[in-house]
Amino acid sequence: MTPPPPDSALLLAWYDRHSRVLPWRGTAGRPDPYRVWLSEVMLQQTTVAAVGPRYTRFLARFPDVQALAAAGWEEVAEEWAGLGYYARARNLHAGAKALVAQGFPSTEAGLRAIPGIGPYTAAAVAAIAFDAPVVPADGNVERVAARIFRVETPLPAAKKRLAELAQGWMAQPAARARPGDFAQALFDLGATICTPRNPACALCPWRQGCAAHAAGVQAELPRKTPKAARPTRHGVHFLLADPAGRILVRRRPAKGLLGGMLEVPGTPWRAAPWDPADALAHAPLPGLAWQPLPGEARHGFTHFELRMTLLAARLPGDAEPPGFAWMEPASARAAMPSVMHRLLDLAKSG
DNA sequence: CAGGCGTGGAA
DNA sequence: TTTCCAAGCCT
Repeated sequence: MTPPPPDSALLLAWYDRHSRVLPWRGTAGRPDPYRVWLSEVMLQQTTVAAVGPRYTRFLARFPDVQALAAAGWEEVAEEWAGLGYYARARNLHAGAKALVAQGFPSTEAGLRAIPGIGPYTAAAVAAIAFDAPVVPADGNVERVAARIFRVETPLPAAKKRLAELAQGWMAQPAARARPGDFAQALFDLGATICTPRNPACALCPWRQGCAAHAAGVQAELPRKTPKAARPTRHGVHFLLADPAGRILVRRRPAKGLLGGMLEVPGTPWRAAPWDPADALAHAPLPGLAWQPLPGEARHGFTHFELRMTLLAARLPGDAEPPGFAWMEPASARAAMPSVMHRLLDLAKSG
């Protein structure tokens, strides 16, 4: 037996009773496109729990797109520090300048031209902020579609097919009447009912139309092609304090890993462990009495595992080497990505 | 297409 | 402790 097609009205009725209360969901009326855009970018590969307080804080500092466009990169970087995927912050800043110059596009195609807005975010902003009849296909929607239609092809190969199947729901009048709510209903369904592990099918408004549930294979879908193991890399970092207790910091190159963010100076991160003499060649100043601190800081990146050790020294004078800056430890920490917190914590305990 | 690109919480 | 993964994008 082929299950009947899932009814968008059933999902919307469920959403009207069970929608999550989230900071970026207004109470009534059409949401502010800037806020929708900001929330969607922050939520890229980032949990709702992590985004919540950061979204509110970001909005307090940059209340509208003009404020964000007028800000300097250092402010934006400080505000984004700890959220990860820092290209998002660089694109958001560049995008704000473009939006102030040209206005806020209301179509998928127009949004797609803004840096950092890909197929998903363009569809999400178009649907939520402008009620465009599109179904944004994020991880939640892909999972729901894979189960409803029992798609056995593994991700990411199945992405295109799953997006097409999800878009098919927009043919129903109930979905078409409320595209933004329909998209968010799918997110909530995926996040609270149709979860990756142990889906709560008994509570699902779409259970009757779910091919995976009918076959009892919901927990196995969507299939995913396995990822490669993460290699280990090693680094040695240099914590230098001046007589006032400030620490020496450096801004990383604008692109690439942690691009544009502040760091504690160090060696490159490489596969082979460093021996002390080689590492010392990368010290910010020559001829200092570096003291190794006990312990090792570890941090997991998406594609490698990092192990760092820390050398500490105190500078007698007040020289500032070119390309570096002195900062109060608390200010430096607040503006640094989490991987640098691990190093600073090493100094605290040592 | 595959890989680079962060982080913290859950199992 | 390790693995997985969360409203992806860019090259």
